[in-house]
Amino acid sequence: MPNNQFKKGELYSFITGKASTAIGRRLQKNFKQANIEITIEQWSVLYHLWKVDGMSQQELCDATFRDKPSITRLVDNLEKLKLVKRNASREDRRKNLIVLSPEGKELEEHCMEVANTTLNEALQGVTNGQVEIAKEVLQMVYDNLK
Amino acid sequence: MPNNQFKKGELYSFITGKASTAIGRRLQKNFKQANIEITIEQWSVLYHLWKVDGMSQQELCDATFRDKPSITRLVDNLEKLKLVKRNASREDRRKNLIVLSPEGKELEEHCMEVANTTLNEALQGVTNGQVEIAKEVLQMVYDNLK
DNA sequence: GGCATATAGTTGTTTATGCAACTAAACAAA
DNA sequence: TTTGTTTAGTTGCATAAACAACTATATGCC
Repeated sequence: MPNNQFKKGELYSFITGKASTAIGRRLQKNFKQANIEITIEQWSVLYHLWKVDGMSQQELCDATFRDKPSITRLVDNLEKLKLVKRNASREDRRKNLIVLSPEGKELEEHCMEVANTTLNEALQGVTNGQVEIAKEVLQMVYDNLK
Repeated sequence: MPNNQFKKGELYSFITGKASTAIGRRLQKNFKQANIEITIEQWSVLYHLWKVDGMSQQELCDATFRDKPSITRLVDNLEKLKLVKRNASREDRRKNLIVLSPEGKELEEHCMEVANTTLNEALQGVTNGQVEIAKEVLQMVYDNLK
């Protein structure tokens, strides 16, 4: 039975995530304008390290909703940029603990400022009540599919 | 002034589009299970051609929110799969009109069934009223940033 | 007609994703 | 201790995105 909550064009927009694509592009653009030379994917890893430094790659997978090869390569690139370092774990030699360099730590304040600005741009004219419901729906969608 | 509608973790989810990523992955998985051997990006192009066959690449850019190189390569791959064909336009020799092959046309029904099923999976337990508001918010976000 | 500019599309480079196959270390059971 | 299984991470390959530089055609203006 076809779902008729969505007209054809809307179905497309919803499935392809037009809005979140737009937010990502704007964030990337805002980083560039602020002379922050990282990608939003790299930002998404740093974001979690700023909260808890020294996470393992597997923990970063879970936090960022990315698979292991993606994190391997994001960490590769962040290491090239000297923003993080892989430290072998003492307790479990299979694990790499990813720790921020001083340069990586320094980025936090500026990046989070830009992220908040971007979110404010995105949510112009949207009421708190609407945002709450949208967040709920998106969370339910995620829970339904995970 | 920082936006305090979002707690930290929520900000991350919203910006990175956790929900729409999950929908995309599920759609891809459902295509695979249905033995439909295309990517969701290829689907997004076919989707618009099923509505209006013979669009130019530029029109596909606008419809799919992708840039020109992306469409060039998606059309390349769709041509390799023999699902579409580039026809030079008579009126404007700069333009390629992208037309569906019989195989491309055949895919429509099955693909749209799978897309609708996927959307139903995603929206389990979400009321029509909530969906309406979420759609509005996402549209406003898109309009704010485009 | 001739020149500047805009539009349509392609190509090259870097970064990232998804999937499968792989290595190495840890753990569990006999 | 050895054997099998799970977990952590890496590598290879195909597809895709973002950006810049490019070619070719069309158009507007003098």
